[in-house]
Amino acid sequence: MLDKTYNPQTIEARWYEQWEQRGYFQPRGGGESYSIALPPPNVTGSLHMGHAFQQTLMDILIRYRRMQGNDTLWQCGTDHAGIATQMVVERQLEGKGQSRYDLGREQFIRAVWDWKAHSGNTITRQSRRLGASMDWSRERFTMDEGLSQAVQEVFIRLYDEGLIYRGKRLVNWDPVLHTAVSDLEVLAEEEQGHLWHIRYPRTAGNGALVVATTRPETMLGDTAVAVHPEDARYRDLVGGTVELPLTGRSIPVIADEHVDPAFGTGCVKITPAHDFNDYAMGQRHNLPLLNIFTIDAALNDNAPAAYQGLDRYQARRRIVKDLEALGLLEKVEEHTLMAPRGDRSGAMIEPYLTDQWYVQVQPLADPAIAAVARGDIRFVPENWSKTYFEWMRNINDWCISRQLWWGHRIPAWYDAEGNIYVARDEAQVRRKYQLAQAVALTRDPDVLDTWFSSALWPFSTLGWPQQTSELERFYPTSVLVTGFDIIFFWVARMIMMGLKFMGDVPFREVYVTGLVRDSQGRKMSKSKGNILDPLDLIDGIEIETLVSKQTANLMQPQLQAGIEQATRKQLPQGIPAFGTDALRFTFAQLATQGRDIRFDAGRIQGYRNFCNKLWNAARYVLICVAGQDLNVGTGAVEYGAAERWISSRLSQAAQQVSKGIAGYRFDLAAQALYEFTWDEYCDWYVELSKTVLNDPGASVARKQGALVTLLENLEILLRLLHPFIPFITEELWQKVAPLLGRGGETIMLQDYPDGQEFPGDAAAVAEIDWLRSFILGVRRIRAERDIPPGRTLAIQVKDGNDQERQWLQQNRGYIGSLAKVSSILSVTIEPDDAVTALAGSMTILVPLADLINPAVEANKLNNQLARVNADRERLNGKLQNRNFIDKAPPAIVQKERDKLAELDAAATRMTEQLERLRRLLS
RNA sequence: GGGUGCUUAGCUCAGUUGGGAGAGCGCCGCCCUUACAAGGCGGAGGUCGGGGGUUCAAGCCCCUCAGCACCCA
Repeated sequence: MLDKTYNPQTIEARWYEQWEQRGYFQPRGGGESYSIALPPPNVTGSLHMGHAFQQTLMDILIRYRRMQGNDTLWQCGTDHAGIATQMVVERQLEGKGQSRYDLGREQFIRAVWDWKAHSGNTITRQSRRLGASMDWSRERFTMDEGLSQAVQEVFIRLYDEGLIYRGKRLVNWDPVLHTAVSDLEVLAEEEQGHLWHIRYPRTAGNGALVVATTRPETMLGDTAVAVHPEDARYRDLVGGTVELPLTGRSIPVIADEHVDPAFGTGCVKITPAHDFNDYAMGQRHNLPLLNIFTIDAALNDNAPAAYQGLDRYQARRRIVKDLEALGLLEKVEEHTLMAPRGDRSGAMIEPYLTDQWYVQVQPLADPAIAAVARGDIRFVPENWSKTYFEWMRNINDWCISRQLWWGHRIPAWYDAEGNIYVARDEAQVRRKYQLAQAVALTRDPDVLDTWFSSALWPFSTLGWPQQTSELERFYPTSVLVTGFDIIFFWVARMIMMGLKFMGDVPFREVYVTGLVRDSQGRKMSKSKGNILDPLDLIDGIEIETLVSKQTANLMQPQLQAGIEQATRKQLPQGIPAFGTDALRFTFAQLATQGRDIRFDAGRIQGYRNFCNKLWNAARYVLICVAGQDLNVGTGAVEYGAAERWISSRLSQAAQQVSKGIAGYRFDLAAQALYEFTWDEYCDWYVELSKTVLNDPGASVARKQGALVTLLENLEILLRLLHPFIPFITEELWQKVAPLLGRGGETIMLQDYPDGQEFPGDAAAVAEIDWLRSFILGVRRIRAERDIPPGRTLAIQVKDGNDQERQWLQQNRGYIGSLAKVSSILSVTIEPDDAVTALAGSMTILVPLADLINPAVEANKLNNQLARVNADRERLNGKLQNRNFIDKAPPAIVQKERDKLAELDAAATRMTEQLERLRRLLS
């Protein structure tokens, strides 16, 4: 027999390994194909709430389709994450007092592979704990041999077509990592800084122009000062020159419409080599580019000797001091600026002039825009397509080279003259370009942006450039599930590459999930100390362990005390072990359309309780059938209205679930399952069945009917729930299904209920709905009058139509046990001392001579009557409005008429009752 | 500056051709009724951000104002 309390730990431990070992996660070969490519998490990563959330949703889709009989593939793997991984390994070396240069390139790369072998599978282990049914036998890594071939192939083909080129341009330079990064890897953060106003003396005549800058050190690279052409203050100066302090250089004053005359003094210093706007201005005016920084963002030999070698911030202090000494510093203001920082290193990004490789994006973007516009790819929710279009229409060329060691090395070679040759390897270069052996070639040292290989993921994982059967079967994938934060990084680029190299979109639909935030809507981050680890929600964590985890390895140790305090306040007991199923169900419930998701640890408890409820319902059913000979399919079975009702409702719930999943409304699907399980199956049908099963007078066939209904509904319900809560459903199904002769190795591969298991039965639904309102009426009277639950009641009924009288006859047993009613007397005259309720048009009367206070009753009744009268007035007004009668659909008008009639009858009854109470009072 | 959303019960949120304001949690009362106290039964609580318009009818459609959030520059 099942334990009394649901214990996720023991259940969840036993199933996953079996599923995986028996190969249930692999495609089975038959049926329509359905595939999802997992967004490959960084190999350095561990499973955070966002991963857990998205993987849960993907797993629901995959398990659902698998049960429906689709040939299902969930392609998984990890990303080599160039910068992140290189940093992890470099930090390890640092611990040993070494740098990557000590090892050399080859050795270092070997060290990275070593690291991956030992530590690179954290996240895949965690995905398994989540129950994710990915096909691990097909796991890929973006640096795998096959995927690397795909990367090479794409690079070479794009280069040969002229879509990849090498260029010298201003890029985002990370002076800590010594590499270029793409626009997307730069985060603009608001920071408090200063605005320095500096005098540039006029070369001819007296006076000076005052320029305002947030970066005084870059003045050493200035090659002009710009003003707006319409700016009357400076019109005369345009074409002249000013003296650039500290340098002994003179620079021109130019006019350009892009200068904002209202900002600062209206004069802008122009540093074409170290600012993107200035670069563009420099291009327009043919200004020289003067690079004053080294790759570390220290001042180079182009700076005056006094500043050479200084770091940019040291230089800033020196320059400000020197300007002040010269009397050239007009003033300094507080200023809030948007500071560009590298998303990996956190370093201030420096616009820097370098040679880099670029993808010319427009020719790839145009078909990608068209594909979405045509509907070949559908965004869910639909409005994300707007964001996509907006970005794609303003897209810039993509800088794809990185000055790192870990990654796909660019297949390009140079000769002594700097000519470029692109092919798979050096031998092929010589063949392709017919180069003699005597020509010395050196390979480009750079590697490709990690996202370059990620962009190929949907087809490189399936074997491309080989034409494999997997490609044939599973490309395009069915849906991409991802957060909007990587629409630009990844989604758009996959679409471009898929169309270019496969001639078809990489996925039919993109389901964009919200981002998981904390209970107050803040982003989860280490420095806020508000990170919830999904594994902690599953396994539980002691408060002390949690505190030390939140405060370990902080970048800013001064935050420690605050984080500790907040953690202890938020989760004073730590986190109990809720189990995977509860976490998954919570995610499903939270998956509303498009908006950010606030994860409140309190909420998961409710869904753990839900699992417990399901557990106990199964326990009840198993207790009931224990030792019974069910004769499923052979013995005489009689189904009452209650049986037909619950079965009918189950089918409706199944339809709602399928509808929900089809529309990616996991919240609605989960809601339908929750309500059916708890509010209908447990709260009503299980209770109703007890009446029959405990009734010595009930026929064997009736009892069989109840038992079979309990079992069948439960068994179907478990299958319905399985994609959401796979562990508990497998555990219970193994015990329940065999009783119906429906055993099997696993619930995972059973048919998913399609909502046609039972016929809809409107008559049974009407009857049981009425029965429920009857029982609720008695219960309400009982609760309102504080009648002890143990006390049985003798009640009376009055009025009601023929149908209701028949229902009453048929359901006396249920009313007796569920409303604790000992007798029901039909009367035509209402007693004065009765409290009443309504079930349809039937009045329920509970005579309570010794319990009621007529004055209190009259008061309550008066309030009710007032409410009813207010409604009647409103309805009357509506029905007397000719416009409403004429223009509203007849069905609506009739509905309002019926409602009014009902209210009129209720008002009449209440008035009569008030009369009787008044008689009692006088 | 450009773009996209959001504002419904104390909290978190549903509410999909415009026609009865809902759920979970929290709160209040009663109850250890042999599946479940991680439970049962009952209850209170909302001028659907403000204003205007369209309509017989608006939480839902249109306009406008206010507040909040995010993305891009």
